[in-house]
Amino acid sequence: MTIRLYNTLTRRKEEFEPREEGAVAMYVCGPTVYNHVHIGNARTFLTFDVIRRYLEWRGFDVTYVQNITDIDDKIIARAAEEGSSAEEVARVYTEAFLDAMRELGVAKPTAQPRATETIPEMIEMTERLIEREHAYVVGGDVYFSVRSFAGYGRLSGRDIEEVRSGARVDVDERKSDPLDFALWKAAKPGEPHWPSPWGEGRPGWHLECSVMSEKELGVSFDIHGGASDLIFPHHENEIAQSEAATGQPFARYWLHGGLLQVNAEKMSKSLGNFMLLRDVLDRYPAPVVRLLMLQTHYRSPLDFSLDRLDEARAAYERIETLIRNIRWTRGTTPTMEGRSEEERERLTAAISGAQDSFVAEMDDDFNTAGALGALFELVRAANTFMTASDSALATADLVALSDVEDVLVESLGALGVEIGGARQQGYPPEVVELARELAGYRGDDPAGAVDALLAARAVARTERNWAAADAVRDGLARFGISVEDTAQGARITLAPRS
RNA sequence: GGCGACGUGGCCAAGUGGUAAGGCAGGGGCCUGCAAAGCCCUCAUCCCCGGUUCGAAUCCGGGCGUCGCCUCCA
Repeated sequence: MTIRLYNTLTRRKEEFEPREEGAVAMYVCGPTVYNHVHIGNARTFLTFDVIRRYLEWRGFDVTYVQNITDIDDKIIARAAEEGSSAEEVARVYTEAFLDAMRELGVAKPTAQPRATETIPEMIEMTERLIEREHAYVVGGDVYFSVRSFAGYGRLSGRDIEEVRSGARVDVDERKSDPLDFALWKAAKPGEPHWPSPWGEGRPGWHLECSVMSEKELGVSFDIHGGASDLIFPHHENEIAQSEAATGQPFARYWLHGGLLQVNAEKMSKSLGNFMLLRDVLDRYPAPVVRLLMLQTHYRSPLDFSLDRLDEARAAYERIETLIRNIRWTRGTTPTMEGRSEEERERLTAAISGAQDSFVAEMDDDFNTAGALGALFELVRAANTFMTASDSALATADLVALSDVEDVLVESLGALGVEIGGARQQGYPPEVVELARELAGYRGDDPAGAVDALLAARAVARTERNWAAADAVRDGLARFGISVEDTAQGARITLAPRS
């Protein structure tokens, strides 16, 4: 089965055929580090992290490159505001970005070049463009001549004449055409600058992606990603620069993620309606944030809110509870009879059905929402299986349930959603006191105390002494330990965290 | 004004020609000493109008509405 993906360049879903069999070269536009990334920025990085992980899971050898723009107008402006230097601003927010990505569970790119470390290559490409008469020097600036590149506008579906008439840009008199954009900017006083054949200056924003992708991935690499607001002009300009400089096609598949919205409006720093990723992660674990994002197709807009995060948390817990229950069941004593052959077969069919659907959905332009749906269907099948009768499970039943667990953990893992992680921080020491009080416990071991409490509760229940039984359950609940009665005995669960 | 995307149950969201996945929430029931977890039932004909077709949420035309890009933007 092949993977199909939607290519912005052709506006169609296409079969994915990497230039080199079994390997994928992809480039994703990274952040400009002038502020903390917000949850909208995070969505894009998450989207491409999932695509990357899935491709790897499908057996591709993925080279994943993401730049960090650490020199730019906005960084300079921010430095002026903070009374700091551009270098310092870039350093602080680069660190913050890397931390946030780590916390979100975004896998490290194969290469993560920074603009300020790629200056010589950018100068080199600019020289190539001047040489090929696609760029010209005015004063200390160098501009790309848009009209010199025939394919301009193909990605964004724009006509050069219309771009021009609709332009709201201030026309820079030094450009020979308003459409042209800067490859190299002469430094103004007090700005960071690097030496170049055209004097001291700094690179234009669009240039770095062309240069870095060529350096790390070569020409005509496989996938170029970014959010949809980068299609024009950023990606259009990248194509123009690279193809004009090399004479070769730039990237083969262009993938663009939908924007995150708040109250049906784009989340952006300029609108001020943003929420920082770090603040969201303070309140919700990374897998929950990821699950929320993955419940919507990556190309669609996604309206973000705390309520929706709560919903995602409930959905996450549904899967987590199942996994916990399966693991607990494995510790029970198997019987000979267990579930019927028919029930077991039904579960086995549900497992392979879920696996097949998961792959089919993901292969179809990374339909994570559909893929998650398939996993939730498996969750239901497993729950049904476990509660089909009161009798204990047979060894074969436990094996089938372990398969369910494996499929869920592995499939979610392919999407970078961690689940079922160890959660053993031990019982709080206070349970010893509770056990002394309610169960006549004499030791000082918390685990032993819990055992004593459960034993006391079991006795109380057979004696129909509900007050005593509930005292144990309520007492443990105060320490975040829940007690659930099942046909196979009491199942205790330690609440997450403290 | 130009280009593009979208409009599916209370909320969110898959599905893009064969009769509506999944999640969350609500109602009813089962299980339970009570609970928890879970299961079952229940809750849509897919913005509107017209057309193509044996058949359309799915294709075409028109309308209404929302969003994005056209300026830095993930």
